Amino acid sequence: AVMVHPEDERYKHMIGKTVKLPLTDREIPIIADSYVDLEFGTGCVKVTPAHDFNDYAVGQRHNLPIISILTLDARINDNAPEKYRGMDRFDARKAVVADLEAIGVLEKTDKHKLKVPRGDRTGVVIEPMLTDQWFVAMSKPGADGKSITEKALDVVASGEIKFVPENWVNTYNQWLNNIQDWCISRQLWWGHQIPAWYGVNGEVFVAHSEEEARQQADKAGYAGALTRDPDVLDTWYSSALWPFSTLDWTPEWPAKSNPALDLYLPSTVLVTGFDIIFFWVARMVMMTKHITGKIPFKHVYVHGLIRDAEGQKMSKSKGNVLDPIDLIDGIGIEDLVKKRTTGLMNPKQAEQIEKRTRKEFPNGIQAFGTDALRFTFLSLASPGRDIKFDLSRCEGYRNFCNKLWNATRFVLMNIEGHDLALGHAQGAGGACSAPAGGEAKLDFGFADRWIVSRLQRTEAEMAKHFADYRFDLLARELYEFVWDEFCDWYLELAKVRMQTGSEAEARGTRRTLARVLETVLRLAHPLIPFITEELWQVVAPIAGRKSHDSIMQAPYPVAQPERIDEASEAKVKLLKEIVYACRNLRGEMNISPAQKLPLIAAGDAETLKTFAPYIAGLSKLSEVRIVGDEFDALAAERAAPVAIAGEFRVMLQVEIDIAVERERLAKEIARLEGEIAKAEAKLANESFVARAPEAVVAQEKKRLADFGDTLTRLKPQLAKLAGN
RNA sequence: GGGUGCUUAGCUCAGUUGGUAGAGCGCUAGCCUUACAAGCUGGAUGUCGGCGGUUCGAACCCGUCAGCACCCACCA
Repeated sequence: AVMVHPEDERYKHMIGKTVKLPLTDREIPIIADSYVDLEFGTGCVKVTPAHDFNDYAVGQRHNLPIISILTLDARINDNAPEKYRGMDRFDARKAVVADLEAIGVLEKTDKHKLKVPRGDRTGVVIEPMLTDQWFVAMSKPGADGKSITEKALDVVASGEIKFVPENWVNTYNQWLNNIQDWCISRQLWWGHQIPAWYGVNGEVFVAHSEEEARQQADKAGYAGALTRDPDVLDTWYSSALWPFSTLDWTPEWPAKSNPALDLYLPSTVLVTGFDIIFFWVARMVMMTKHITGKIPFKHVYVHGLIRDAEGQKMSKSKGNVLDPIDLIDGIGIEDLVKKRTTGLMNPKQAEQIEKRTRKEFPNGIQAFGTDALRFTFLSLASPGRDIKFDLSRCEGYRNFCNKLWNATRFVLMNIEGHDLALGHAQGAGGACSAPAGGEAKLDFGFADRWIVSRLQRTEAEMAKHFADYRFDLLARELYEFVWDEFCDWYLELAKVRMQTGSEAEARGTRRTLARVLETVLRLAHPLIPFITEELWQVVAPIAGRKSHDSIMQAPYPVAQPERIDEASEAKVKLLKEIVYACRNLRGEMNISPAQKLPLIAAGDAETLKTFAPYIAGLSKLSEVRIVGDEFDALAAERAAPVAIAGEFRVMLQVEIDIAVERERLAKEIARLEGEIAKAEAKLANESFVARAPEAVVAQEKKRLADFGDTLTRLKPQLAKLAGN
């Protein structure tokens, strides 16, 4: 047909008439369709439903005949005038233009830019054309009145299948709601051959086997030859069957089943990238639901894609691919360049790739190890986000693995060959069981109870993050527990206790070291499997926990809420504050870490007495002198710098630069006054007090009181210094 | 054209019912302190993309603008 716009005044009177197509004897109709662009060219366009997607749609709307003029090798077929038959499509186009000109009907030719689809491999222009293919009806209601698309939408809408993160449901729904019938036949060699046999007159028999097809043919009264369709199924069709075809599913199911099928249909989680939600996830849901009546899996965990440092998708032609093996084992720059520049589709890119690679990795890539790489990916796996791969993050997590290794060395040094009193029960709340009349075998202190308590919280948090698929938070929880709590604090506290404590105390500490570390290794094992297995093999027997051959078989730690000890946690929190205050003083005063100084401390004497060895050990002090009311006098006399932690006050006994100290105090006072002003303003605001939750107001009041408290202790200090 | 994300310290990123802005790396001062210099201790660093709104209170909720990224495209 020739098509014009229905509102086009130039051609309105011609709609419904026919025109004679030059070069053929065909008469074709003039039709009106708003698809036409009035402004473009003459405003008239020739419609060829057999060879253009848009024209095909127009043809459907207007009931146009569909005349294919191409052969499968892109030559002109017998539907065209004799002259053009057998000609290549490009030659034919030129011939048509020349012939139109020759008979005087060509007005002019214009250059026009358009997008044409090209084959991926050959770069040849693709011509749309109609062929017979097999389709799966996506929207046709089945026996239960629902189409397979509807069923796939239903199981997600009902929550039977959950996406993580949830927003991928939109992508899934969007696609299914706009789905077309699925073309499943492919003209390839590899794949499942389509189970359809054809008779010589176009009869079609779909069957499980040729024998069955034969039977069908006989029944239909066809006795001629049968030829099987040479096409194969779309790879995604075969893949869609994966959830049950891999489990030896048979049509006799559920009468005939097997343990694996019973256990894994549905499976718990499918882990995949978002680029495959349409191709695979949706189709597994459709086919599994349709054929077995069950969902294929309960959760779909959708992770991001790993991109290069600039956020570019990794690809061979860009030469920005990072091979995980190279991050694990390391690779020299020459090998890396070679790897990135061989086997390129376009060898011209080699030079640029080499240049960029040498710039980004002047010394190649160092070896980070499997665990470090794995931990890095976990840490970067925040949901709904692609990963820009950052080598320095990998380095940081490699250091974490190292830290765990070194911490284990320290623990082993202190427990190997020592008595951990493993035969003695630990008892509730960490109390020790003392034999009647004898000395306690084990004595656990507040530090032991604190780290055990923190361990329970960490286990609980990690369990939650596992359940939520928050691997980034999971990794961070472990990292912080191991580094910030266990290594930075508990190991240091343990050193002090093992040196200064009684035999029972030392035993309690060693046992805690061994047991906490052994638990940490099991806790960390799914994240960093190799290093934990290696260390566990040595630690577990000493800790009396070698229950299995491999850490893989050992039970995963489960939090015991009854071992959470708020009192010990509060104690360590206070101790940390005091230690920070001391270290801070040292730092502010520029005191060398090598120099050991006496500390003068005031506050609850009993607490300070307990803390003294720890404060001394962790702040590099020669002694801790506990004083009472004379603190102020001593401070004034020495003009020593004072720091405040809660109700406790500490000062270092050191010659100081008064001007520097005055400045330090003034700075701190100014900061506190700022905070006080902010808190006061907030509390003066009537609507804040009236409308904010009680807890928030109370918290604000406490902050104000604490700041005020500290301020009243610091101010006299400054005044005294000013007096000197 | 339709859709989905993202924008927080120099870099890579957390920040989950709105309530004192965080981590790693980098930077900086000082340390071979008997597990670890791939480490330890101290320090500096942010008008949370712009504007407007809701709220006692906004990185977070709503609107809008800007920039970036990706997906789908006969079908939206």
